[in-house]
Amino acid sequence: MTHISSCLNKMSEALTILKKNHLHNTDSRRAILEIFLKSPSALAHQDIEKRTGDKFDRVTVYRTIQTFIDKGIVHTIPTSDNAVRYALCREECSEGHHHDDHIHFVCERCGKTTCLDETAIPTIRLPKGYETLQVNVVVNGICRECRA
Amino acid sequence: MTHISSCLNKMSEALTILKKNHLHNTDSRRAILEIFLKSPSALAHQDIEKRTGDKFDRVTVYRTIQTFIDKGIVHTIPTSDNAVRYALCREECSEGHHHDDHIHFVCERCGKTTCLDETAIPTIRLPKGYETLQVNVVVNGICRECRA
DNA sequence: CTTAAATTTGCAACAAAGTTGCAAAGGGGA
DNA sequence: TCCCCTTTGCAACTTTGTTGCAAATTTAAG
Repeated sequence: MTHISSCLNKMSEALTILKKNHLHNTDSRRAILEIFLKSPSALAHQDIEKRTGDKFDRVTVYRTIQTFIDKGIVHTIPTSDNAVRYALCREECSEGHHHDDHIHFVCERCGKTTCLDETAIPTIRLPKGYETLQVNVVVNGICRECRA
Repeated sequence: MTHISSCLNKMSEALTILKKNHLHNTDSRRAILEIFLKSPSALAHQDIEKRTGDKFDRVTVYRTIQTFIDKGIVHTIPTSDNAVRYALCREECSEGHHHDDHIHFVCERCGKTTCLDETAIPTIRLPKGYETLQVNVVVNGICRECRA
């Protein structure tokens, strides 16, 4: 793969995702998807608003994120601070059905939230009578970069 | 233990907790603690406001919950919906240091969040370089009551 | 019981976050 | 290109959370 073609591929990755999910190709959706694609860590709503500047209305950002969640393009990461983070889903996610079986890590020092895709969630044995649908694991600690 | 004494004990449980934590015995603190003591499931801020009615100012509720968190009387349960839940800590928690090593369960049907104190959190092996400080596990599913 | 010091509360005003309805603009297939 | 349907921006509003300050309350001491 040449440099140019890889660059073109990258340019259209957002578009590909939109197409695959039967979403209209609009400025806001492409821009916000690009932001997710470029970001190594999960983003809070506020992060996205900051990065889009005043290019789009606040309402549009809300609705775009909601659309992405509904389509299974991004997933939410629970938090204890009323500032849910969002991150891109891997291919296995489809509309209305998230397979979010990896661990999320929140660094206490730099504040970044990352998906540890390699680290699987251990099976959790609940008391009798409980049915598990989804398990969320969020680890707080110090990340690789901050410890180095 | 007679019925009466157990009843009296219950009446003063909130007071005991306040005393133990060197907090002034005020109406709002006692009332909000009672609410927690009586509730089998975790409470969102809104739940508490609803249950206190207009007995206290909104600001007082915010400050009371924050005080309880600071003292280690309640702990927060992360959520994916920007509505953090609060639940009483077990005795092992002390000021500024929570030992919150149990699993939280959120029922998709009744919406209740409960602490599964008996179910310990499995050890999670992170990739090299990451340091773990605290692990949060939230399981979504159907609770015992709703399945019955 | 009264008083004094410190904490806590309520109020008001504000800031931030999220929602809704609707008219105008834009996307994509015929 | 045209038309239908989706999406956007705007305005107005509701909800949620924060801050400063004066008044009320708690606790402890006389």
